[in-house]
Amino acid sequence: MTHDVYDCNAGCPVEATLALIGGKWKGVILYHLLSDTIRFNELRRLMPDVTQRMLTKQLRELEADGLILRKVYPEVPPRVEYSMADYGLTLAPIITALQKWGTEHLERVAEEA
Amino acid sequence: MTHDVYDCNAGCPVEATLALIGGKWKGVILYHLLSDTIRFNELRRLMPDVTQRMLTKQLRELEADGLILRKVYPEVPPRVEYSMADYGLTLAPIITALQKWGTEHLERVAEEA
DNA sequence: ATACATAGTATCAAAAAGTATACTAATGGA
DNA sequence: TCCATTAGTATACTTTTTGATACTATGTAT
Repeated sequence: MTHDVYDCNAGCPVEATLALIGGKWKGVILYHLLSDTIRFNELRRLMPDVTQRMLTKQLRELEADGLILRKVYPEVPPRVEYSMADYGLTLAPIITALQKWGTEHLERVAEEA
Repeated sequence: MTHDVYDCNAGCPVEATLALIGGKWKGVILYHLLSDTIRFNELRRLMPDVTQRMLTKQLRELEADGLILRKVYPEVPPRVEYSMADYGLTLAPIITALQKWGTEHLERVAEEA
């Protein structure tokens, strides 16, 4: 997590939100889960640069914050599916806006170079 | 900065945006600057828990990314005013959305306790 | 019989981030 | 005359975060 105490006054809700979605790779994870239910190793393939340890950690935090769901199937080899929780879905407009702004930003940066 | 390389594929623009606004306290800084031009020490008073070094660092990064403006007046004692750059203003809807979601989230968390 | 796949955990080391503290200049006020 | 103010910077230190690596279980495929 970027930070988890918010003892400032005004404007702090902004940080409260960022504390939930601003962790390393949480944005992409949420973005992917918005369109699908995804298994752990599928996520790894979608984000090859994220180490397993990190991915697990971020997923568990997102779950602990009630944003995503983790469903374990009692099978071997194990199957664990991640999906958006209802609460996480309330973030959809924000994730989408971040994606849109980011796309334009990356284009702008590319043009500058 | 939380992280500054985005070598994933889809969904990465989300991270690109978060890389700019997700740094420690950047959200609050932007939130405050959305409503006003603010001097350095005024910002410190608005965010007493942020160390001077950190505040300087975040402000410089925001400036380097073109989101805010830094205007130095050649006076003694020094006067430096921070304000939103045009490019930063394009983030206004996102900052506002983060603020709104965060407010509701904090209420929800408070109710749970 | 052996290897691979799944979804992790444990441990240690390394790197990054953040904190505390002291320092600067020139001016205005008590 | 002495102190406070401004907007920082420099240094050293501590804490947190991240990475790399090895390890687990068991069922299916070769």
